[in-house]
Amino acid sequence: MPKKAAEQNKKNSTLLIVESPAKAKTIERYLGKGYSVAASIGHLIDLPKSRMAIDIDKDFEPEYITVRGKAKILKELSQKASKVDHILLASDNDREGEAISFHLKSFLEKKNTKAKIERIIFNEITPAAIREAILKPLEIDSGKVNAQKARRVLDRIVGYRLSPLLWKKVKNGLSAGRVQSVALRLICEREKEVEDFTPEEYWTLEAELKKDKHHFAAQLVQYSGAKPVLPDSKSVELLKEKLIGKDFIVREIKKAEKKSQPRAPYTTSKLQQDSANRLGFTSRKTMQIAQQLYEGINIGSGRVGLITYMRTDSTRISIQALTEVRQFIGENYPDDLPANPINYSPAKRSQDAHEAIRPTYSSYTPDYVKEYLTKDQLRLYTLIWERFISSQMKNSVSETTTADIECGEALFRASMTRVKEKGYQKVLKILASKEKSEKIPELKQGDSLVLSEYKSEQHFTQGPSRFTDASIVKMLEEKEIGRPSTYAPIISLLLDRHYVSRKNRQLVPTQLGKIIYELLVNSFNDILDVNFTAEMERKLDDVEINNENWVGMIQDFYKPFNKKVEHVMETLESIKGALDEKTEYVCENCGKPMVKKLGRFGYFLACSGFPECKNTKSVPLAECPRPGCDGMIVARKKQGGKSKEFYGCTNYPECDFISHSKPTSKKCPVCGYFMVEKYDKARGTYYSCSNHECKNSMEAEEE
DNA sequence: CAGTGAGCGAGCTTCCGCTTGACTT
Repeated sequence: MPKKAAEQNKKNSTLLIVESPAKAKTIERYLGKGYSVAASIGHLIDLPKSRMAIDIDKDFEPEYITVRGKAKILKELSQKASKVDHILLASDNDREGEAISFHLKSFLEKKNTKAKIERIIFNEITPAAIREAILKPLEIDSGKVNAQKARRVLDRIVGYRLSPLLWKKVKNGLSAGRVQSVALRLICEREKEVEDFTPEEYWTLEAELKKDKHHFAAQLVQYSGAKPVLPDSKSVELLKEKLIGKDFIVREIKKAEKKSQPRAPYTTSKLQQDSANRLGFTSRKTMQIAQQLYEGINIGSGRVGLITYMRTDSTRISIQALTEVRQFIGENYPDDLPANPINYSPAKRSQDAHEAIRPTYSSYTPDYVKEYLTKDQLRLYTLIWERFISSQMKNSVSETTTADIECGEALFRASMTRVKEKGYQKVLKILASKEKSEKIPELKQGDSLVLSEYKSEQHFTQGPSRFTDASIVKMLEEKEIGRPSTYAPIISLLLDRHYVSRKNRQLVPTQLGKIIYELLVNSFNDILDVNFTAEMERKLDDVEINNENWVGMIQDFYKPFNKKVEHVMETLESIKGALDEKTEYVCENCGKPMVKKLGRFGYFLACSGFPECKNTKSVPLAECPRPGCDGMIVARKKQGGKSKEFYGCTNYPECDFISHSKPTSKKCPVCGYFMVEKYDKARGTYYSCSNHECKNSMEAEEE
């Protein structure tokens, strides 16, 4: 480029900085000449990882440094900044985004950037919203910046004081924090409830009845005007005897119309919940795939971002998207287009920096994009597409017919649901409800019915369920603990630390997890309180909105906290010994029992005679089923570390037996090989034989 | 879809919240 032209370019040129590179690309397309767009890729300036870096005596002044690996980005940004005369800081419209803008501004000013630096805010990536924001530049909101600083400092203090406490009292390398420790608490306390629950037997009775040639089933719902009590099979027989010779007469027919409303478009939390429940994805997998859809897929004509940003707490959608989806519905489901757009009230306390998660274009139906997506991408995209389109369609209407049928003292009830207007449910396939309804014939009051047979069934009362990815995320969101960007990482962290393990999709605390929970809850009940974060948020609001002093807020917290930490450090006895789990295994070198220990690479068996005997081995999960092989099956990882586990024989390379699914203690009743745990959406968790020739599989019984 | 295969023993670790890649410490 000739020098003159470059000079020309510099004038009136503007650099706009956002957080996400994908967002930057989109905005660049919208803005065109005179603008360049760059991304910070998250935070650039933060506390160092290696030490506390907070000066307690100096009003908790944090010592900020360039985040590891981000120096290059900062350098590039300041180079770009030197070539323009106007900079627009357009990081997200929330606390963290404000802090990013603040740090960027300080940095650029230090670099003697001559350009005018302003902050702009938009909550959706549409040309109109961005142009409007550019016309209304703002100052950086120091209330928000201070609130973020307070949040950051508090989390640093909690995490970097509690973790070393655990190193000293329990084990090196452990961690605790405002968010992870409460999540652990929830899982541990739920586990207690599960353990304490005793299932009780009860029975239900169903009468199969006949009117003319039509058979249908009616459930016993009352006896002598009260809920029937059927604790065992004997009581069922007794009740049936009492009804012998009595007629079944229709007492009442009730019809009720029920409307069901579509649900709001997805937030991160709701997407993770549905994706776990409908597709069997972990939160982590959901987010990975959503990221791919967001960054863009090559659909013939080029790379297109198929969904909006996937980390959001808002159900809001842009007017542009609303207009488009209404047009789409009008063309494809004209009867189901409501006269007016449907408004979804914003979630409580949502920071609302982004739109809801929705398809970028309604017209990219799952069918249309199918051939360009992987199976998992398509399934997740379909979920998002169905939820969004349906959110702007009419209600569905169904009619429930309930027949109350008397027989002596007993009241039986049959019901049937018929969909009158499908409404929004027309677009639901993956998200369709699974309820099925029985058919009952035309009945009227006073009709006499013929009993074909009784069907009785044994049940047990169901206790509380352990948390899954779906239910822990739901709980965290309800309690305002964590943010959309952290739900999935929280679960991963608890698993990585071996505080929690996944069994049949459920989150079960380990021995270590329980020990940590007990220690923390005994000494730091206030921080472990599920309401601690919500209270912190209220105080941050005061800092942000009422300009309250953030140092005072931290001071109030710090004094008693510090005292407590010092006290526990001095007085609590170390429980390091309690960590080793006894096992049945005996050391083949010295005959002493082996214990299960947690090492750098997970659990292993070690001789209890350590340090005299240094024997160690992998934890055997099953016997090798190969005829003539006396090896054990143990967990192994591909070289390099981080890849998924597989399960092989200790006699490798003599025996190359391998399984990809986790062995269980069950043996196949058909061939004697061990059974492995598998999962699919339709069956849930089940056991399958590890022998490829043997196709045997069976359902996993509830524990 | 194939093919995958240690050792770990008090080795300095840790927080939460933004964002995406990832190369020699």
